Amino acid sequence: MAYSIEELKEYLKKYNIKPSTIRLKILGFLLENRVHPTADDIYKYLIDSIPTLSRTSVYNALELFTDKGIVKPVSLNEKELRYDIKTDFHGHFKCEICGNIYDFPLQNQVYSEDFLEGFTIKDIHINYYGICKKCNQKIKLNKNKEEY
Amino acid sequence: MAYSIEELKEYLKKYNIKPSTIRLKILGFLLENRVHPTADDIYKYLIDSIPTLSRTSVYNALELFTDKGIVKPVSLNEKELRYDIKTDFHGHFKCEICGNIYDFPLQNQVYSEDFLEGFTIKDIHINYYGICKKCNQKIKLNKNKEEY
DNA sequence: CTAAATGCAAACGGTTTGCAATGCT
DNA sequence: AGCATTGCAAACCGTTTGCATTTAG
Repeated sequence: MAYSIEELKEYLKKYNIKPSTIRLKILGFLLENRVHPTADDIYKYLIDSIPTLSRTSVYNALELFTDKGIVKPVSLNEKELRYDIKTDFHGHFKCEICGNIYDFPLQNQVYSEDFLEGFTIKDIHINYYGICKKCNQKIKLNKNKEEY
Repeated sequence: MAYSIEELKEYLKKYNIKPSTIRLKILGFLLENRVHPTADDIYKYLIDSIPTLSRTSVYNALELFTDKGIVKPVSLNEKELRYDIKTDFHGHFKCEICGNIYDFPLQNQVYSEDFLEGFTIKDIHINYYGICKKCNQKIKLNKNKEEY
């Protein structure tokens, strides 16, 4: 869960990115907290440890990470983009109540290829929306309370 | 392909929406041109026939349509939202070259339900990104030209 | 006459840009 | 010194908001 500076440097090196304090901290945050943060989430998290940090630098780093393929922007019908560290093919579930975003596994299968014959598929985003397990349980509990 | 005013009025009525000139024209546009337009696309299309039209009214109508369930906003990693008239469950393919958005059929099957046990799924967005057939063919043609 | 619908202008908020300041080798 | 990185302030742009005006029943 916790990554050493050396590991983070090594990680960036693999993607041909020069390490800098900001980049290492953003990468560390992304790796250790798989929360699909917005640029602002990252900014707010880092501002304590880098008081001079600017939002621009966060955007710069995220753009670089995106270009180099470390990170993937996802838009979940919100106005802000979120950033997902690249891992296995997976889907996203966004809870409309708590706002949490859950990853869930996907077999590497496409829905129907027939129509897309001749198309080059470079990326697939599978986004589910609804109510997560936890929030469903809370709803159930409140209903029970009301009954007494 | 072409809808009469009466048909459009009937359509709105089903969704409990009072017909107004703007709403009827937007609905007509959405039904007759399945291009997943942005609010601005719609505004630009209508401004000729309604010179006093404001963007606000387009947003108002789209918000109403969304609330009533006529239309579904989709965000395809762009800054603007697009609006999709609700039809069968289908996926979207966005071409990175021409920018066109293609619908493609999906069997109504979910990837892996196991993880999402206890979750309430209200909506599923399947977005593919890449190069469409037409653009692929153009690329091929250009390559052939270069060879001579 | 009343309520709904429309439109204008300003505000909002996430992101981008231009450029100056700073840091690194 | 020279180049990359960072940071500030302003611009940008899609969208929202407040409110005044117009329209429709």
